[in-house]
Amino acid sequence: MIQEELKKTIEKAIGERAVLEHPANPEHGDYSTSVALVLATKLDKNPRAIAEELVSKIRSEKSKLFDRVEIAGPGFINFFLSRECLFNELTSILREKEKYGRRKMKGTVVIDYSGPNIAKPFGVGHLRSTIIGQVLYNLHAFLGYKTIGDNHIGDWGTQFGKLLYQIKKEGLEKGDLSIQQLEELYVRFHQEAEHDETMEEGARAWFKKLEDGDTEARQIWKKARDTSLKEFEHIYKLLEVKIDNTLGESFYEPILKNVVEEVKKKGLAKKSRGAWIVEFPNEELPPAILLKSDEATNYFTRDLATIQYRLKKWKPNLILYEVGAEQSLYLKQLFWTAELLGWAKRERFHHVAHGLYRTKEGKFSTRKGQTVHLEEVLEDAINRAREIIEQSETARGLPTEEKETVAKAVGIGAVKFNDLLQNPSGDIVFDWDKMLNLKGNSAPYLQYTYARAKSILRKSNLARPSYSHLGPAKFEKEEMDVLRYMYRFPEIVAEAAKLFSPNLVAQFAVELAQKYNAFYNKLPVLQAETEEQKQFRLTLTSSVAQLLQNSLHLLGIETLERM
RNA sequence: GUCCUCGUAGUCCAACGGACAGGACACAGCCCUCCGAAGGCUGGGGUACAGGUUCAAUUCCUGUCGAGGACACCA
Repeated sequence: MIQEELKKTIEKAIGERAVLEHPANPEHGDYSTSVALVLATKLDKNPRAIAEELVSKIRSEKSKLFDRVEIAGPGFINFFLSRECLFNELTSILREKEKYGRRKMKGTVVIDYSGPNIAKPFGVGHLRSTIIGQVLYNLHAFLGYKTIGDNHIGDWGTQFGKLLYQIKKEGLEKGDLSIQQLEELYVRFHQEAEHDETMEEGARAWFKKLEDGDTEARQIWKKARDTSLKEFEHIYKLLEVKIDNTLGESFYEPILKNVVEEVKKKGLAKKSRGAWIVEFPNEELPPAILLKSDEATNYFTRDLATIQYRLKKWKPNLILYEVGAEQSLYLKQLFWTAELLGWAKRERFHHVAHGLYRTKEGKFSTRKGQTVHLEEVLEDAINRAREIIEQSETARGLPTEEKETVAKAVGIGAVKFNDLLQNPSGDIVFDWDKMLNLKGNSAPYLQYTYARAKSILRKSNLARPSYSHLGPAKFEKEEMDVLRYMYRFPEIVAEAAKLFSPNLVAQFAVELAQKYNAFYNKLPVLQAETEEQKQFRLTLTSSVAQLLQNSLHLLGIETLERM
């Protein structure tokens, strides 16, 4: 990574820690450091004078990375990467291809994501966790971590009590229930429970029966679970998401008792209002319920068991929970408890909190039946892509089968990208037009840029671009803009993983595409004036295509050779 | 009530404490005798408010106002 090399070189020269960043204005160089400003304050000296001093030290290092160092503004030191350095990076991209930007980080990361609840259709609400989680997975794997994905399915708990209660009430225990029917039952339960306070208790009683092994309850539960899992498979296939493990909550049922015993034995459990709770003496955290007053478990019990299992099985350095922000407090309690139990420092857990898809009025509520079904969204996206294909000059002529492939990649890509472009932490207003946007800051924009680049490469008859020379004597501005951006990919990827921010990668891809499109529009490649220029532009085109592909691949979005 | 997020152009989003706050949508104008116009170029407009820390604040701290969320037997 250029950034690291440069940083080492500078720090060696000046004997100080220096932070490097990319100036917003390209006239300020490729990297910049404000170390002189910081030192000036510390030493109470003139920042420009310090900068002069540092620059002369840096120049004596004679690094090949940069060929110009300048002092600008109040005392920034700006570095301009050398043509050699930029070109070397270009060749690295073409040589390493899909591996460009990889690292060999040590450690194991478990990522808990997606986690839909059975007996409910997959709503847009679970979309965020699924795709953000998948990208976090991709990023960590790419950087060399041993990465384990775990789909913590919500297949246990009082919600099934509710379902069982309603099924019994309506006398539906014999038949096969579809996912839609299951959802309707759940909605009806909540509607009716508003007027009937005994229902909640009835639901708890049914869950208790389920947990105690009641045969009928188990049978109904199992059927509902199978139906749901089949439905999830369908969605994951559409989204092209594969999660290593699907260990639902019910998986931990056998060890729940031991976990509860351990918590009690370590003196952390306390009886309160009939329930067993865990208190947090050192924190301003409210207590968490370990066992309900009817001795049935709840999600806290099961999440503790999950932690115990994961620590033992995978010995992870980090467990990431890609879960909605509304669970922040709860997860804090959970992590604290794991630490109080002596299982692991709470720093080994991290909650990647995402905001919700919301309507303009507020939050979607499954209970009120306002769920937007993800499948409908995806279908709609694909349909919309199909319409655009029919209007497109190029895609219109594709064979029917390929059109379908394109429609799917474009539609699904658009939905995913709409989410991934944004920082996970904020809410996303659910807006069909924006979500299915096929232009601007979007996946189709990137896919289109990629397809055009590939088209040029196909026409060039150049199986392998030559990159043995440093290109033409003088680069055009548009060429430089691309060249001076591509090398950042490795640091962007590392940063995105570190900050759990897929949007950095998405943002990178958009900017790269924008720069390439400007280049594409202004400068001919195949009809370049000189052969040398043509070779260089092909090399550039090839590298951009490679990086777009790498970025989209990390984001879980398909690239297309033609569209 | 307590705690946690968050307030950036008409709308949706960016910006490790750094140099004139970026992009997309929408709007107006321009560019296909030339590699794919799902593209490019040009234009107008923005940091909720008040203090503080700092050489430097959209970013950190305090307060006000506004939005959302969480706070015991749902997950």
